[in-house]
Amino acid sequence: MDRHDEAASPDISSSASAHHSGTGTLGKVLSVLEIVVTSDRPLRFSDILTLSGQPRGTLHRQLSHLLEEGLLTQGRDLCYEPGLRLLKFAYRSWSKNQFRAVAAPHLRRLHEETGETVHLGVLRGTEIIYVDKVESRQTVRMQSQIGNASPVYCTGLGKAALSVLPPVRLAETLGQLNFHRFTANTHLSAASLMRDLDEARLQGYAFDREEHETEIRCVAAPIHDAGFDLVAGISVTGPAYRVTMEQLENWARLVRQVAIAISEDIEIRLGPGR
Amino acid sequence: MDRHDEAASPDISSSASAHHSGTGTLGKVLSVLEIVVTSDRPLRFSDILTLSGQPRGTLHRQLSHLLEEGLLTQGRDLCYEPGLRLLKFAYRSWSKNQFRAVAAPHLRRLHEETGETVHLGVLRGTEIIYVDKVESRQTVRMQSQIGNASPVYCTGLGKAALSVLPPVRLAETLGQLNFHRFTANTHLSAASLMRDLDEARLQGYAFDREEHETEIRCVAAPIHDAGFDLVAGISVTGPAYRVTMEQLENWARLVRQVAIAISEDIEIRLGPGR
DNA sequence: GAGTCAGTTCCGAATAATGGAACATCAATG
DNA sequence: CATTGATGTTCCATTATTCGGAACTGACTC
Repeated sequence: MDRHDEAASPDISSSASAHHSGTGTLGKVLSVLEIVVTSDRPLRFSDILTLSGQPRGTLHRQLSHLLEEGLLTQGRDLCYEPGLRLLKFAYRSWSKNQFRAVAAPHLRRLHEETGETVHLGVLRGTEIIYVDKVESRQTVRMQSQIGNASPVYCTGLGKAALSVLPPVRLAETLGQLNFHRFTANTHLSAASLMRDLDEARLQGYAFDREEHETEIRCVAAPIHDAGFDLVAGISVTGPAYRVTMEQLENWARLVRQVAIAISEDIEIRLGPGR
Repeated sequence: MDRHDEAASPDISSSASAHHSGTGTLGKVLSVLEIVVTSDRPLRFSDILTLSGQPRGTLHRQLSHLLEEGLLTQGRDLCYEPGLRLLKFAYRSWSKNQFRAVAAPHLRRLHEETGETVHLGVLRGTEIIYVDKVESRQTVRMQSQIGNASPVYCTGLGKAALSVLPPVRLAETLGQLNFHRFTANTHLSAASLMRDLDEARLQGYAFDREEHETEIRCVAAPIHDAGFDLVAGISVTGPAYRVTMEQLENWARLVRQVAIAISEDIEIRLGPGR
């Protein structure tokens, strides 16, 4: 249903070499894991070899360790695939996520008022990670895209989140962006993106005008805690044939209010400590 | 010291100290990660210190690395919580899981015939990990328990999976079990469990007679590939007031047939190679 | 102010990761 | 059927990382 993934080659290389410092061994192993997990097609040893740029011997050991730990599995014809332990980790992470729990009732309220799909997403680096969603007509397929990551620059959630970022962090983030065209409306430069962000900052909400998927629009509002450790957003999304831009404008204030309510709830419930 | 925490937690189990060899650094870091992720309540540094048995300095570095990599986050009052990167990994893993994709249409068929919730679960160590599910009336709460892990010894899926395991692996697995009472019917010894397994092996299906949750029953059948690299199962689950044991008996053959169909599909579609 | 507990930092010693090169396996090719 | 080439695996001396005890900080208690 969703075709959110980039086509072939655009940005794989960036994540591989980015981590060459800081976390030592762990970082290197994780970047290998990430290569396998984020790839579109199954990868064989040599694919990973070239993508990761590690020496043969090293890579081989890293992969064996990942296999042994259950983070990867080796399928038919020696292809490496993500392992089940990841799923287990993820379930626990999600179900114990405090932020999600606090926001959940607000999401439901927003869904009841609008009737359209509501998302909760958190900013992580240059991506928005979907943490929860409420939708009416649960399409039978894929239970949720929870955990899916979308680029900041072409989603309402992303733009909402960016719009409240302190200038330094915003600059950093913008600097790391790799623009890629998803639709005719996708922003392709920081400059063009900035215009939307300025608008969002003024109004308190942001739109996605079919910038990520054609025929899909949304309006989103930002959420953040006092220290900007948590920067997130909520959005109402709908198909273009049913949801006009005018309709979105009408929902905008509501979305913003709910976002503010969540922010307040966070500060109260998750302790003003710190 | 005191183990003031084990009281309330059902299935923390043994995995923490098990990995002390093989994967070197990675294994140790992962067991720390697992401690945090599988814990019921938020953990502070010293909690992890005692649970992991690592020296202070070491643990501190491991945690910093996990933080830096986004696998953990540090919430209010210095508590460690699972990080968002895990969710991202999980989404990719799940959506690209070949086995799940092949089985999906069969699950839907089974759901249409029975009208009750259908699960697909895979055996991993002493746990069953839920990989997919189809249910009619999406209860508003918790989108899915995909990725959730349940003990083998008290679920239909678990018993079905165990029943087809080659003797040596079965013995190994049974040896690692830590029995814990969930309901009045929960098996509490390998011996008592074995009786169910023998029955399941003969019939080709297994029951959960309210052994994990009261008022919840299910019937399950095993799936496995030729080399027993993949051992899994499907189940039909329902509330006791609506689903009698007699009803389950009637569904048993159907469940078994669908499981066999999936097994065949696996061998065909995922290559007899290897 | 003494005492305890939680978290952080330091540094020599121990250990695990590194990566080049040799080995193995299997197809396709001459 | 031997040759080539591409792929996956193993080995081992070197090197960089991790280890872990101990010492430091700071906060809170009695």
